[in-house]
Amino acid sequence: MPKPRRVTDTRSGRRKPPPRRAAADATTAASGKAARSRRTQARILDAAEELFSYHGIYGVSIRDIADRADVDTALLHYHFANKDGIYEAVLLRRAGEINAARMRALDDYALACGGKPDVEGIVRAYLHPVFERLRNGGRGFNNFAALIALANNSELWGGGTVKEYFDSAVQRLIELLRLALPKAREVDLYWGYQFISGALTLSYSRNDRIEGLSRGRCRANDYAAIEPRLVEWCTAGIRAIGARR
Amino acid sequence: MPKPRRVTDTRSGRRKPPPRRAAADATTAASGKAARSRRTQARILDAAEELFSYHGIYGVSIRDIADRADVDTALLHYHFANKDGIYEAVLLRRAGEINAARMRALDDYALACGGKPDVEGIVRAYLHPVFERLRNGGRGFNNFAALIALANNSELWGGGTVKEYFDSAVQRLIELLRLALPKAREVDLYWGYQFISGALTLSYSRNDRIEGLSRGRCRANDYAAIEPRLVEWCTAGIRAIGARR
DNA sequence: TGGGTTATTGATCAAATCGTGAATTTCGCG
DNA sequence: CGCGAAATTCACGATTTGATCAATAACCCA
Repeated sequence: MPKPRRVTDTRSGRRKPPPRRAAADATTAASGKAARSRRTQARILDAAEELFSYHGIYGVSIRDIADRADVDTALLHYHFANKDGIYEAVLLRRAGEINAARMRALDDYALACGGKPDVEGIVRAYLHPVFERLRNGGRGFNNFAALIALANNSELWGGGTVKEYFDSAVQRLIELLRLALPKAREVDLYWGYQFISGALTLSYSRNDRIEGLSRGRCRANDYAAIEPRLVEWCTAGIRAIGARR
Repeated sequence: MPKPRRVTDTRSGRRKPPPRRAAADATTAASGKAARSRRTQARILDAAEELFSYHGIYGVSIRDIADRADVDTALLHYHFANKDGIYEAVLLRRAGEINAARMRALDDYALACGGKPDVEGIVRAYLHPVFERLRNGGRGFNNFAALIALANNSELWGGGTVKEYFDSAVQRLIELLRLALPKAREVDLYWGYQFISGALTLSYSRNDRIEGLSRGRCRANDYAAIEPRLVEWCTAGIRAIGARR
């Protein structure tokens, strides 16, 4: 049985602290030692991200990651101390960015609507950043999303602390919903968010089931089909649930 | 990296085929060798179910299960051949029952409504069996549900074949929705089911996040609060999505 | 009561896994 | 060039893991 996983623990026992500067141009083909190092770190994280998203943390060995990134296993320890460190780095690499994008989208909408937000606009603003990245963010983002889906449906899976990276945008979402539905009860809005989260999460998880169920009529990662429907779905749901007495 | 997992594979290389008769009175305190054997098998499956639901398959070792069930590891191999066999048995033990209960509930409603089903009644019938068991099915069912939530958000996790155990009730659900919403498009109903599934799944997964987000106002496993809200949510969502043109 | 079958344990193996420390390469820079 | 530091590889040890096989305990029935 694995030790309980506390992501965002202070990086425990790494001997030589590597630079870990902000990975600004990790993808650019800049030369130089630091740039090269950052590129290999990114390659390692890409490999880990993909493998974790398919098999979960405990289903992937450090060797698996090293093989796929085409480096020695010791290098993973050098850069990330241990497996938990890799997992943590995988999550942190993208968590902040997506949350910030959501914040921006919500703030933009809050401004654009002139103080009178409506449910559909809020939901759309909240959901769009993810779908945009699912479509155009490259395979890396899709792997990340699938990993989040996994983590989201189980505690102790990088659960606890990492999810808090998404909390601020959620609170902003609910704040706007309060404005749009002043009569709605607090708890109902939170439950509403829970349902949004569930449906959204399943949408980008690794789950083909709908393809078989619909006999091929729906394709699991047809995000162009999912996004508008999910917006309508959540809008109607929130309005209904917000009208509870 | 684990071998790809095909649950419901023919039980591969067990040497001595144990009886495996229908575990009718597994919980009863019946005496006799067979009954005792069935009880220990149940103890093993209970332990595996709980551990798997927290840590996932690869996060639990055969030893962990044996320790918790208070038997020798060799006994697990004797009864279930290997780890995959245990995982398979854990899922199969309850999958059929819950699907059957859903079928019954849907059929009952189909009769009761006199050929004129409405969305809310259908959704309620589909959802109720799970919530009833979540509340009164004992801790075992809750563990099972959390495990399903894990499996549902990742393929290769006992994904493929086991999920098909739930398919017939889903098809029946959609069939009834077609009656209730004759103008709705086929694909929209399937996407609707996908959203239902996502929200429901998250509801019984191991995910406390809503407690922190709502600052304690919502409790993650307050199924009495969740069920009616989820029914309203899904009803409104399906109606909205079914009205697409 | 005792022999035969089933259930269960004890001891152990080979492979895989995480992690470490020393060696080696790569690079920046004087 | 050549020195020093960072990045990367190599070789290896301790532990865990899934699995097997023989030995024992529990039970049933003749």
